[in-house]
Amino acid sequence: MRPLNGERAGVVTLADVAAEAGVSLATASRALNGSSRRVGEDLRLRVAEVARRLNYAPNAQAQAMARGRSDVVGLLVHDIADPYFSSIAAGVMQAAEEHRLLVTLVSTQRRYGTEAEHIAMLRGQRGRAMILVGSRTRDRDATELLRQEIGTFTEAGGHVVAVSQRSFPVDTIVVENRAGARLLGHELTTLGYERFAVLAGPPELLTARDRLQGFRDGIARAGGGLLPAAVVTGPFTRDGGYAAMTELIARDLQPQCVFAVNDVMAVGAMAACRDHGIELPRDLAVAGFDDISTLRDITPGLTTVRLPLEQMGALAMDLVVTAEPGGSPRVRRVRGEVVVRASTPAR
Amino acid sequence: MRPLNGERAGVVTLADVAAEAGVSLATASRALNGSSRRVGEDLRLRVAEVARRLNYAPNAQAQAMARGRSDVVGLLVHDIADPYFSSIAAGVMQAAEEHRLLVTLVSTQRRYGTEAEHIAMLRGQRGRAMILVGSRTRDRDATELLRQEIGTFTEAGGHVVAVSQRSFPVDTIVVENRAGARLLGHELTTLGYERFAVLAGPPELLTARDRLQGFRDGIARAGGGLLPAAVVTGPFTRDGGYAAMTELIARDLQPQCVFAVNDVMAVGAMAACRDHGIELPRDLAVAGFDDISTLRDITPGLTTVRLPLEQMGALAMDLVVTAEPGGSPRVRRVRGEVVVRASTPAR
DNA sequence: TTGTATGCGTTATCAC
DNA sequence: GTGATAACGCATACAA
Repeated sequence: MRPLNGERAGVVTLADVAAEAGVSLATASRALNGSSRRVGEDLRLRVAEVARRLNYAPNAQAQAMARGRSDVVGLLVHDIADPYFSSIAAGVMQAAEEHRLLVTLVSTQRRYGTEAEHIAMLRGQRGRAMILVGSRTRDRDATELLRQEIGTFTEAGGHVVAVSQRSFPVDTIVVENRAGARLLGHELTTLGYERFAVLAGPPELLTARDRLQGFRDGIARAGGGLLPAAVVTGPFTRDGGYAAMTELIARDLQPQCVFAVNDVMAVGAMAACRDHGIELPRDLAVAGFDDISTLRDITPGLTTVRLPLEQMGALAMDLVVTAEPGGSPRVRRVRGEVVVRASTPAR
Repeated sequence: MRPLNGERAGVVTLADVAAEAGVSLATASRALNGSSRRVGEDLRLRVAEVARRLNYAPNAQAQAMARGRSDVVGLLVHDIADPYFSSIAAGVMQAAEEHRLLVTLVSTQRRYGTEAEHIAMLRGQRGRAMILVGSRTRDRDATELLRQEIGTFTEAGGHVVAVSQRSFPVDTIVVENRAGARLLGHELTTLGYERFAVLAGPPELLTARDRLQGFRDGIARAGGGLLPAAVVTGPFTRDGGYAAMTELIARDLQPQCVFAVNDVMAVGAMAACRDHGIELPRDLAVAGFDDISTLRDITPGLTTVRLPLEQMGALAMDLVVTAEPGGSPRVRRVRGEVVVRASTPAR
């Protein structure tokens, strides 16, 4: 029933398999994992049978050490419970499965300053690559630390893919936040809106900044403008959106339309409106950014800028597996598409 | 600037640090990682300084091999984009961070039959533990395969925590699906509903089955009953809920209340109702199960059975870190709490 | 307190 | 085609 060779009970190693099959370690290794050297068909079958019978699973750690390369990819997100990140992660996971790669997940829980630390942990794992998802920050020191961490990882032969801004010389999926927000601003103006406010997210996040600037551009080009004191900052979360909207309501600026720079905030903002007796979209129009899956089920339908989140995750993994040893950084641009829904009816 | 010893460029090893600091490998090891043996303060400082300067990060794989234990925990979910799983995962991640553990994520993407395979991959990683989240199935063969995989993992010293049903002799967070659904059924009956239908999820999932049975119990005890032909099965997804509801509508049974056995399905069902001109809750009451975070923002508010999802994730990780070597399996029961919202007004 | 030597499980480089 | 054996990077038992 149990392996006969009574070493540390239960841990079946390649040596166990080799012994049981009556072959050398080398042969067992070659028989199980496709080496360039071929192994006699009879032996290979015997070894495979023994391995199956003993429930042998190769020690991936040892393999990684011996081979000098691993099948683990690190994935860094800001918050795995946030649908933005979980959708991207789903894309990553699917692609990982296709390529038989394993994903080690790390979440900063929106403590942006800790990214370097988390990356260092991933670096310790000696994975073949890391995928860094989420906005970069404006913090000089933190960014420098990140650059350092990323540098030592790449110099050690690791591959890095970033999803957000191109802040480092690594493969990057650039989200065209500015352009997307510009298009949205333009569209909203076309719909007849003139008096805008913005829930702008955390000022230190480049994504938040870019979307705000893009939106400003978009409405300015169309001849509109932001109300004075109409930009409220706050965390990139549902509750952050709620709080920011509450603050905005308190300022009593009477905007016609509020742009929350991501959907999660927009959803929170809509809740704040409900709680303050503001009926959407009659009393106020709202728009977001990302098109998270949640939006399918909220009322009124939220106008937003659609990002192909799952695809972005898959694309990131694609950049990992197609990476050339000495290749220079590649950039893939992802453009957002404005989706107009009931939350911003034409005026 | 770069390490002087020109081995495989960029890969700083402990040997590099030791050489640069002019100490032995053993001393360097002891200085950096808290060994029981103490090291002279001067040396420890020197080694630490060199390590920092060279940007040394210990090779976790090598450490794991040498120590015979690893700091990696495998996490298996059915679909990381599903808010049920992403919330639990968030709890796991937070606890992981506190204990300085790394999490390797695997997603079956709801191909329930592939769990054993995925577990085998995790087993290959030689992590210290695995957390298996999500319903077990009724499939005898698949379950036997799982038992086998889990067995070899535990016999090799790995720890396993399951979140769902107690199908294996491992630490388990048992979700009291039956009791929760029973309470819900009772509550809905109390509210005056009599003619029920159920969107029952995939018949092979124990969670789906238990919730259906519990609900049946609950309404039976209160003197009610299910309509004939009022149980529609379907995938545990938003679209599954949509399809199941559409089917139910086609059957034209005129139920007063529909219980979708999880919130994700319920949300899809609500969308189907909208698309078919059924106004909620006027024309039909709807209830779900789980209390996923999405519910905060859908209208009408969905009556459901609340599960402390994040806490469950954290608890799972807690069972991992508090595991005793020879300890017998522990069981933690999680009871759902009925939350009545606008989707099921009193009749 | 510090250093030397061995082992962890596997692959790869040699011989045969 | 098959079998010894030296790495891989680190921890630790044993020596000093």
